[in-house]
This record gives sequence, C-alpha cells and structure tokens, in this order.
Amino acid sequence: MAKDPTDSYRQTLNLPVTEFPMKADLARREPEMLAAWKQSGLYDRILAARAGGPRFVMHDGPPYANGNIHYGHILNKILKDLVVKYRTMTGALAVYKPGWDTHGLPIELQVDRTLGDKKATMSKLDIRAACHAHAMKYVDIQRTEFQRLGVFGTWDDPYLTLNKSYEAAIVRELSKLARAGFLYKGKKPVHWCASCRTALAEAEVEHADKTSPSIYVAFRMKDHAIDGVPAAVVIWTTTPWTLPANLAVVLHPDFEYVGIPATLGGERQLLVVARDLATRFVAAVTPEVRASFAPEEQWAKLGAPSAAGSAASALIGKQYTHPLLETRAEIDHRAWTADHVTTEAGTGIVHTAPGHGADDYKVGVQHGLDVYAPVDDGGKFLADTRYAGQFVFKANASVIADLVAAGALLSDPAATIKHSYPHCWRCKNAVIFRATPQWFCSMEHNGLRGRALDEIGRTRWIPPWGENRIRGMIENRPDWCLSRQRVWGVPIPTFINIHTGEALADADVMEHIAGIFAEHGADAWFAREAVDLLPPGWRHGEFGPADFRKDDAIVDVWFESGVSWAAVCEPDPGMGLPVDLYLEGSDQHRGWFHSSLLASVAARGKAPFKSVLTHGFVVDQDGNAYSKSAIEEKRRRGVKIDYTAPEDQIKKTGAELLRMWVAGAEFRNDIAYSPTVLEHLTESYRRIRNTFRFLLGNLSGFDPGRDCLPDSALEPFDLYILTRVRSFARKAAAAYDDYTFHTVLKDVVDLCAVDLSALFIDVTKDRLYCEAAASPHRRSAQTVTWHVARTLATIVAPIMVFTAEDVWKYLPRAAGDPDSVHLMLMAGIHPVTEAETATESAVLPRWEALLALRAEVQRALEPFRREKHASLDARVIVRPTAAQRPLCAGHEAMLAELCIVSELVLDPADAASDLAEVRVEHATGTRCPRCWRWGTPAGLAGHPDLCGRCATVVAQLAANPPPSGA
RNA sequence: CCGAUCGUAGCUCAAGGGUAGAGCCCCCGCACGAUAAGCGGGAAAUGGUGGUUCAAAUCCAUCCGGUCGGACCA
Repeated sequence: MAKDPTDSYRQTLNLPVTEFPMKADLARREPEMLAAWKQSGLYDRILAARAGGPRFVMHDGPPYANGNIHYGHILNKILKDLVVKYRTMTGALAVYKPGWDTHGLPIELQVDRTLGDKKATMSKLDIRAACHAHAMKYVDIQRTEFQRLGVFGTWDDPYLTLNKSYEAAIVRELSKLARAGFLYKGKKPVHWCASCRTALAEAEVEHADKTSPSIYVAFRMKDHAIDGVPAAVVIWTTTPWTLPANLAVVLHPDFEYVGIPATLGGERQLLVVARDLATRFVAAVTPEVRASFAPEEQWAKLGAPSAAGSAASALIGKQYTHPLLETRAEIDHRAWTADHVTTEAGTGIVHTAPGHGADDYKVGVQHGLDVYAPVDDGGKFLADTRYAGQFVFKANASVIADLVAAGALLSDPAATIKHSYPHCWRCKNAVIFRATPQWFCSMEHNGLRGRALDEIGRTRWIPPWGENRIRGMIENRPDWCLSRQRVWGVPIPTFINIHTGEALADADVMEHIAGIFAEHGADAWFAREAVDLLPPGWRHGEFGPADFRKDDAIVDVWFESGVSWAAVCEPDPGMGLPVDLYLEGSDQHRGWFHSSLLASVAARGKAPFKSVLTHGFVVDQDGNAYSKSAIEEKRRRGVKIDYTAPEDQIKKTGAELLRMWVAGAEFRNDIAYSPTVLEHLTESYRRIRNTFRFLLGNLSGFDPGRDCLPDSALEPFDLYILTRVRSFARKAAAAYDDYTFHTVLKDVVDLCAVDLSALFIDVTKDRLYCEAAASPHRRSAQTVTWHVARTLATIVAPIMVFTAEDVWKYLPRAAGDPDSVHLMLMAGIHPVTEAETATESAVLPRWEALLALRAEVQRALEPFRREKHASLDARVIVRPTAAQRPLCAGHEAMLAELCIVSELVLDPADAASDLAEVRVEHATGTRCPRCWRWGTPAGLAGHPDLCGRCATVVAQLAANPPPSGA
C-alpha cells in the first residue's frame, strides 16, 4: 500500500483497523437488518424494556387503503417514527400502532370499475366482500412498504376501520351522539341522477355541454319603493324548474347596484341589477322591455348593500313577491347578501333555492330557510305542487309560460345557453341538485361548537398557526352531515316506521347493534332484516320490531377515522386518553384533526389529543405539487418528468437516504423532493459514515472498561472535543424534543465535517498512530473517540436506523450495553449538570480562541502548501493578538500539534491588527521517517533518523512485540 | 375568487431590527498513514416594488410565484 517501499515504519504504527464497511450497500443490507430485527424480536424487546417508563402516545392517523405509497406517506410515516424512536430513547414507552382507513367511496368506486356491469347482479354483501378484499390488498402492500422504511410498530396487529371491534366502536360512538341529543334528521342537496334514482358523489359526476333555458325574471319588492318608484330585483337562471322552490334572492355585499326605471305591464318599476352587469342585462331583455327603459343617465345609483345608508342596503332583509306565488303563499321571501354572487354572468342577484343548490343551501341555513325540494326520486314534481308529475326539465317550459303570464319574464322565453353541466357518469343523463333526508350532528346542541373551540385553545398546535386554521373552520362549519347513500361502510343503525314514516335513532338500539357488529361485523346489517337487528321483545310505544324497516345510510368515513381515539387508544392499556400527539399533513385541519375533535368533544366533552403537529406537502424541485395525481396530470399533458416511484428508489438506494431526507427537511413548510436532493444527501451520508468508520478504526482493541480515562486525565484538546460533543448532544436531544429534527441532522453533518473530520481526527492522528498503543496520550484520544462514536450513534439512531445499528455492531461496548442501539437511551437527554456547565465555560471559550488562531495559521500555510509542501514541513512564527497571548504562552508544542506543523514559535511582539500574524518557514532539522515531523533525531541504533518519541516507541516494540494479528 | 402559509447561495438549513452564517455541490491547490476516502483555499444568496426606521432578510403595504384548504372526497 505504501508508495515508498522503504517505509518500513508503517508496520510500527497503530493504523485504523475495522470491519465496519466503507461501502454501506444499503439497498442490500437494509432488508437483512430488518430480518435480523424481526428474528431477535427487537420491537417487543424495546416495549418490554420501556414497560415501566412514562408513556408517550403518538396516535397514528390512518392512511387510506387504496394504492401504493407515495412520497407524502413516506414523509408522514418517517416523521412519526422519528418522534416515536426519540421518545423511546428517552426511556418512554411509546407504542406505535399503525392503522388504515378501509371504508369509503374511493374504494367502492375502484371496485365498481373493476366489477363493471357485474355489479348490478351482485348483492350488497357481495359488493362489500369485493371492497373488503380490495382494501386488505392495499393494507398488505402499504404495510410491507412502510416496514421497509425501518418504521417500528405493531405491524402484526394494526388497527383497521373494517375490524369488527372497530365497526362496533363506531356504532357505539354514534349511540353516544344519539343519547346526548346531537343527532337529527334534516335535508341537504346532493347531486342526484333521476334516471338511476341515486345520489352521486362529485367523483361520479362528469361535465358535458348542455343547452338550457336562459331567462331573466323580475321579483317585485313588497311595499318597497326607491324614490317613489316600486322596486323589483332581477335574477337570471338556467334552471327555471327550480323557481317554484325559490325562497330568497341574494346580492353581493360589495357590488354596486343600479336601478333601471322601466315600464312593465303599464306600471313603472325600478329594476335592480349589479352596475357592472347592467349593460349585458339590457342587451338580454326583449325589445319591448328594453324600449321601456329610461336612458342610462336616469338610472338610479343604489350603491353597495354593505354601504350603510345606501339604497341597496335598504333592500336587504326586505320581502319580495314570488311571481309563482300561489303555490307557496305562506312563505316569507326576502333579499339577503352572500359572497358567492359573481359578476361572471347574470344580474348580480342570485335566485336561491336551498333545496336545489349548495350555495343556496348555505344561505338557507344562515337565514333559517326550509330546505324545500318538491321533487321525487324520479325527478318529477310532487303531487301537491303546481307542476305535479312533470319531469323537472320538461317543467321548464311550464314555468316559463307562467312567468310570461305573470309579466315577470323580461327576456325572450325561447332564449337558451350552451354551458358545461354535470352529468351522470353511468347513464350520461344530466343530473340535478336535490335535497334528500340526511342525518346530522348539530354543532350548536349542548354548545358543541363553543366547547370544541375551547378545546382547541387547550391544545398545543405545532406550528402555532394551526390553531387559527382549525379555529376558523370550526367557527364557520355547518352541522356535520353524517350520512352517505353508499354500500361500503358502517351503517348508521337507524330505522323507519313503516306505518308513520318516522325515523328512529335510538341509543339503546344502537348499542344493541354495536354488540351484533362486535361479533359479526357490519355485514350483519346487510345480511339481516330489521326484526333480526332490533332487540328481541323491544317496543317503541305501540310499535315492535316488525313495524320498522332499516334506514339505508352509512356513516361518513370521517366519522369512522374520527373515533379512532375511542376504538383504538381508549381501550389499549399502552395508550389511553388523551393521547400526546396527532401528527399529519396540514390538510387534516379540515380532515382527521377536525373530525376527531368534534366526535370526541361531543361524546366525551374534551379533545382526544394534547398536541397536534402538522407538516407541509411534498413538492418537486421547482416547488410544484408532487402528489400522485399531480404527476399523472403532468404525464397526461405530455410534460417530461423523471419520476422514480418510492419502491424503485428504495430498491436502488435503500430507505436510509429517504429517512435523512425527511429528517433534514423543515417540515412545517412544503418539502422539496427530487433526485438531486437525494444525491446531495448521499454526500452527507458518506461524510457521516466515513467519520464513524474512522472513529471505529481507531478503537481497535480498545476496551472501554479498561482503557477509558476520566475527564481529568484527558489531554486539554481532547477534553475540548468531548465537551463540544456533549454540548452538541444536549442540543440535539432538545431539538428532537422540540420536533426540529432538521437541525439535528444539520448539526450532525457539521460536527462530522468540521469538528471531527477536519479537526479532531486530523489533529489526533499523530497521537493515535505514532504513540505507543497503550500510552496515556493515545488512550486520551481513544477515550474521546469512543465517547464521540457512542454519543453520535445514539443521536442519529432515530434517523439513520440502519447505519446506527451497523455502527453499534462494531463499536466496543461498555458493560451492560444492549445489543441494539435502539435499546439505548439517547446521549444528551439529561438536563445539564453544574459540572458540565463549569467545564463548558472553562473550556469552550479558550478553545474557540485557539481555533481562530489555527484558522489564521492555515490561511498563512496555504501558499506554502501550494509549493507542494505538507503542513508538517512548516515552522510557523506567530504574533498572537494581545488577547490570544495568555492562551498561547507556554503551549507552543500543543499549538504545533493543533496546527499540524513541526514547530510553532511565538513572536514576542503582538499582532498589530485584530488577527494573529503568521510567518511560515521551512522546518529545520531532520524529517522523522516514522511520524514525518521535523526535529532533532534521537540517534537510536539502527534507526538514526527517528525522533525521540518514535525512537522510544520503536524500541519498546522491539522489546515487546505485540501479538501477531492484534 | 376567498382563507391559511411559504419564498435566504445550485441543494438543505441558520440568523427574527444592527457587518446575512454553516454543510454539501462547484472551482483551484495538496493528497503518503481514513484511499470508491482525506486536507487547505476560493466563488456564490435575502422573489419584485414601495414604505416605517439612524438602521429591514427581519416590521408594514402591494405585486409575483408555490403549496394546503374552500370538494360530503380521503
């Protein structure tokens, strides 16, 4: 190996020896380590070792069991694992029980697509079985992929929302809501396909062009005149059939409105429209109507409804007369304001039918309007209405005719518009918005909203702005619609009286059914009739089980995952409530955090969590979305992207780098992922690994029990490094505690590169290699080397699970040390002691000053080195600053070692500037062929050029040759 | 469009009114004894525009760009 074959002294040195491989070979070795951990029952041993410790519960938010994992999953799971592994290494019992969300529409849709036409011939139970199989397939796939990341947990016993016990828990929580009076039956508009006679989800709706009527209608204000002229608000609609269900009109609070004087049916009126849409309105009305309009100069400026005292504001809350009034004469029609009004089209005044539109519904809820939808499952008007029996789209013509007759239509009755309109994905017919009966959880009952807000205030939100985000959502959200008209889920066990039509949501009945589900699963609901589900002998007033039929709604899957604290944590002796931490992406403010909070406050009066941590989303190098759908979207558009699926990436480079990617990112923001990021991480990884390798190499034959020196016996420089590392460890542990993992990894890399590789290792090489193996000088360096390696291994263990374990295998262990680093306590978790503080304040400032001097020497050495000299060939003359001089005087030899030069002398004069002044000369004397330092040879027989130190070592070796192979 | 949030070297992160710091990447030198390593040196940044201030990456306004939410959909 030595380039100079005459370098026979190489054999006399203590060069590094270790089996710790330089090449990580992670892709191959990680699976082996995972298998070994499994073999040795490591996770169970960890739990056993921590059984008596304090508990820390990080409750897993269940991913949806559909599809392979993507980088967002990786981010989330690894973050959770970092928390759990760190807590475990503080001595806490931190059980990680992974879960999956297994019900819901996406799976049902996926199965639908697979089944195709076969679905029509299948029973609900058969469809559910297919959904079950689909979900379990992806649970298994994802479980394998998550475990491959080195995440520790109860993978053999996860929680699944389709477990019988979980399904029972869902119903039990529903019963609590029913018992406490939160449940009520209301109506809400949904997409409805009249030909399929079913509700549709957004995902089942496709948009296509449709030709619809386009009509402008005047609604006369009741008893309200502006400047003495009766006012009428003008609306525009493409669904005349919804006009019979009109219960309000809304204006935008900030738009400016105008009143156009007109004469209609011989009567003077002021037609109110938004100023910016007036021109288009005028162009749209019939020539006769237009002819009656006053010229623009005479239009009345009404201002904005939000402007106090404006004529427009005077309209708000006032009644108007419905032109088709006679059917619903008792209804109070008024004008309101709402933000969803636009200037895209229409008049700036929106016809509002709460039973036939989402925005309309919101307005209705706000103003206490009926959710009126006089249309049946087949899309025909109900019997007791004016258009009874007419199909809605057919009824358009009748409505228009009646409007003409009432003199309310301002535009051409035959006018149409071609626009994008929702259609059923199956039958391709146009769909309608129609209110149907649904179960709701009231936000106001028992002060739920207010109490949820109180609990938000008692929770720690990380980062803090999460509190505002969820607070705003809880403040504004409407009642929670709990029911879904689907098959793949848990039924809301309610019944309908076949005689009276009354809906029955009985808490005792629900608990009875929870018992059935606990034994047979929710399938029992679909397999049995009402009489077999209701308790035997049960009576409800004069009615018994035979008088009821099952209601057919299932529960919103958000409610399912939202009661995981009840289904999973509460009954588990290793967990309990409230849990310490929920940790999910920031979208879950509206999702799981939200539903868990509401369900728990409603049923238990308090939040299920003490703290909630959120992370951002994975984006690509340019900051654009990196979700699966975003990538597919780009592919569709033909954008070139180099995307490596996580499983392929792991096959190529292993999971460790992905763990470092997660740990190194500031996850409160969005997190960039790209192959480049991973490549750069490879460099950091190599630096850390090689640092470990060097440390381990110099611990060959080191027995900590025998060879460790106490702090007091350490070389001052070694004590400095040890102090630095101890301080680093405390900072790192504190960073883990504060969930700022990225500073841990950055500090580790800095420590390896700056303090260890470029400083400690470089400086101590002479002592480690050249001194006698057991000399105190060498043992001092080794003691610190051992402490440093050990400290660093525990600090990086939560992040670099594989590499830390690899290091641990080769690191000399102290008596009582466990066989896995993951059973260790982390360095730096204990509060700082007085002795440490004293050492630090004595040691650190002194050495920081000396290192500044070292930097000056190295800068001065640079030209010398460029002349192809090694730094050991130099003799430097230093003029320290006045402040540095007391630290240096009398320590020239130590400074020479620190600067890795053969000789360092102090100039009696002080430096003139703030920096030390350094002169470099070639060292004098002879170069010791063993340690390469220049000086005076000792003149040992047979070794004429050796320096004094090396002569002694070589002589000793000659007298006491080490056992071969040592 | 609305709400929230983020923009610091090529990359990942620091500084939270007072000279913008690291590490990696890159360039230049060295490289024997950490060698698919290592050492030294160097170049390189506050998204734009206004404002407050003696002083702004930091506070305010506005614009630009990104992300999440506003989907009964997880």
